[in-house]
Amino acid sequence: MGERSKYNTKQREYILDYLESVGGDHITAADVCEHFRSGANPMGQSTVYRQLERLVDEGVINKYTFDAGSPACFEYIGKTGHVKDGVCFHCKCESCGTLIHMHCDELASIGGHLYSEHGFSLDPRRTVFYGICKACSEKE
Amino acid sequence: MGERSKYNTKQREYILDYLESVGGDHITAADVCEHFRSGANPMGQSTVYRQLERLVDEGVINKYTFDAGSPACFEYIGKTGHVKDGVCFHCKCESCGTLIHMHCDELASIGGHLYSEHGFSLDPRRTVFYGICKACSEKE
DNA sequence: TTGCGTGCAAAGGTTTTGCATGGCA
DNA sequence: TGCCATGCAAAACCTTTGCACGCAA
Repeated sequence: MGERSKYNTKQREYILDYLESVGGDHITAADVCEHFRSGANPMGQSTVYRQLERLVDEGVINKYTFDAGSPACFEYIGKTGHVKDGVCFHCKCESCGTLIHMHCDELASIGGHLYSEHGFSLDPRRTVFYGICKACSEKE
Repeated sequence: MGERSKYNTKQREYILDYLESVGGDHITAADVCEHFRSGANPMGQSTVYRQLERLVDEGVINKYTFDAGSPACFEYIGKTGHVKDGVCFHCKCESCGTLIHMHCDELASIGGHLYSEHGFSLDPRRTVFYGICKACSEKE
């Protein structure tokens, strides 16, 4: 699940603490920068991007990419890489922009299907389903 | 499936012709710009972006977004919005970057599941499955 | 001491926008 | 003629990179 960081810097600890504190919420690199901008521990944006990239490699956080031009989202998993409720899928509403977390065995099974039938190893952490959410469907 | 274009300009026709000529291949906005750069019908890049956006709204072409920073891909569907072999899914290999077209009933069924069980209307034209393709799996 | 991490600034690439001009209906 | 589309340039946006300095081990 990627390389280990060799050094353990203050900045790395601060970012980890922040990610852990927001729990399962999705935050952007800009959110992290903003959080540390006026605090006691200011941090360069290069450091934020580089640490986030590293944490993704280590499997500590997930990264989700949506429309080009909109910032990537990061989500804390935990140092063990263990996700309690099994694989988590994400649905993004094209109308209101809401990101829905979904724990569903049937969805999880398509990973197996893709692999056995098409030889494709699905990465649920990167895959996002686009569509229209329930609330927006009922609105129109 | 979105608004109709009010005017029918030469540029619009040129872009449509080009999209149709490359068929199901995926091309970027930059590809379109490049194709018309040194030809007899030069075209501003704003026009390319604006027409592509409009054609997506009209349902004439599909747009796929991958990692932020990498360009979006466009794919011709046809003026009727009809796709011969049913819904087409896309898998993108995170290792080699290959984009795989996939026509699969089982995948199509997850759309129904998402709707009936989760109230989510999947948009297969925007959804991309990320993972590792067969060739790359066997390589390692 | 070694060399990785940080920070600043600048560049990179894609996409959007302001505004005057041109062209379709 | 009226209004939309075009084109150029510049901006906006997120992200990456070069380089010197600082800090962890």
